[in-house]
Amino acid sequence: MNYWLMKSEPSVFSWKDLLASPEQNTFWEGVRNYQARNYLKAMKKGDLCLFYHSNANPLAIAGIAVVEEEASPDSTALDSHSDYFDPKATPENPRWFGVRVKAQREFSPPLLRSELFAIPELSDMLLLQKGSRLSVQPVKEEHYRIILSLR
DNA sequence: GCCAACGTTGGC
DNA sequence: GCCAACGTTGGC
Repeated sequence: MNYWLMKSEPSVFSWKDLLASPEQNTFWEGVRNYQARNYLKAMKKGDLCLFYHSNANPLAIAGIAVVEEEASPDSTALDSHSDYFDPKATPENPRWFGVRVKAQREFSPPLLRSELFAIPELSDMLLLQKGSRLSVQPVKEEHYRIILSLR
């Protein structure tokens, strides 16, 4: 089992939006960064994902989602009306992928970024590094355990 | 709104 | 293949 963190801007898709989705699950679409895509492809069913609100107030981990379906092509890349349209994507070479995730547990209250900074053992988390903007990233089990212990 | 960090594009 | 220019991310 692996652990991950996925960022979402709540004005685009929030934790509450996930809870309000049919069966509380959604296809994680719109990732357009190769490194993040590769991590999506590496996800296995049952892997756990921290759901992080970026560009938000507050900045926080809102909950945990579980991978329900492993990576498949992201059809929004083929849709010329989509914000995520990529003219270089084709059905033969879809370029971009997503996974289906389902809400597993809410962090109540959300686990603030400022709280994470207060834990010395989390200081090397990718999320907390200056300039880190990878929207899908691996989380070390050790870090995941500490985060769980906070909620 | 600012801007540092980072990724991508495209000319050469 | 290099790298300048540009666009985006995302914390502050």
